[in-house]
Amino acid sequence: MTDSRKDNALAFTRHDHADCQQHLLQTAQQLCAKRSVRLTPRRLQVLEILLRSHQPMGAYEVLQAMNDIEHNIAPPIVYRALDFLQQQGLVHRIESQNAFIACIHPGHHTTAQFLICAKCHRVAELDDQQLPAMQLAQDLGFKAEHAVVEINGLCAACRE
Amino acid sequence: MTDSRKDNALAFTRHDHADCQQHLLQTAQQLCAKRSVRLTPRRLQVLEILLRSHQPMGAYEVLQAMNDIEHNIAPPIVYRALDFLQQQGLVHRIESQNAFIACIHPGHHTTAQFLICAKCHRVAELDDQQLPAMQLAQDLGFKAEHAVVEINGLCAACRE
DNA sequence: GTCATAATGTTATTTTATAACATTTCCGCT
DNA sequence: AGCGGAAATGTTATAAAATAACATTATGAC
Repeated sequence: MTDSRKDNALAFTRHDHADCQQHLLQTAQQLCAKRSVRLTPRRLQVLEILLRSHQPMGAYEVLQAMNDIEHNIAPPIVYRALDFLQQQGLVHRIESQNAFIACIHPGHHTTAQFLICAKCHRVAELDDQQLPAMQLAQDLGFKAEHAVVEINGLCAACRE
Repeated sequence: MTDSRKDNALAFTRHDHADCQQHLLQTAQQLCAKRSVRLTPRRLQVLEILLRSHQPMGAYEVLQAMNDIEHNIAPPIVYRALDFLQQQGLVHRIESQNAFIACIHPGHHTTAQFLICAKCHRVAELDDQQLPAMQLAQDLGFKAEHAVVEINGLCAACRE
């Protein structure tokens, strides 16, 4: 198995989550600084909440997490932060679940592809996979902008 | 360009829609008969509505179309028919749009892949494309059940 | 025909997302 | 420092999408 495949497997294995959280937060800060966009406290808060989760979270779950600390947070606050984070490629939307997950490869602008476990609800983000449909799209004169690839099934641990 | 590629291009070209509607309805009837499942009037009605559309329709749009004929149709009626049609592979859900579209290759149980034009909102359904992420999934011990592939962009006609 | 099951109909509610507008914060500029 | 416009956040209300729970009707096996 190649290195990239090992890396891809990470999301379904135990590892030091606190470490990767810290690292990803730092990367996010750097990326936003480089792009001269503002990773404000609110946006950072939402990103942190998503990073703490091993699973995609619904917008209202994020909202709930925010309300646990500070009351009366309203939906637009969450949705706006999520919009920003998505634009910056720091968060992905899982379309088939109306949910959001922190990106584990921020900065890589390739199309994300996900393996979603129906049992434990963990998600593995695959990086840099080819998508033959892209080539076909181009042959048909279709200009692809954004691809959604979500594979639902059972992860190795949950198959037993 | 191979035959299958020509076929894939169909959704973005003009053709005799009435004919393909009829043909697909017939195929649906046959499939359901073979499987001993009931394509009831309600389910048929929903399928017909979707077949008439060149674009994915939201559940409430379908509902609206039904209410134009008969009043007081409630959402569960539509959702249940859509559920059935999806189970039978006669209708696909476009996850990134919370919308539904009639399948143009019913009976082929491969994972559907879509090219979605952001301007004209037409959708091309690609058949039988490989998905390398599937192989990777398998290598990771992940058992894939259902894949969502939706490529958003601009179709040839709308690029001009 | 009777009965169990499947399908449909009905009412109410939940979940997800956005519109519209008010207020505050940030940042370049003088 | 202070002004002014833009960006971000806060607030209120509502729209859009989906489902829960239960009542009624149709279907097909016996």
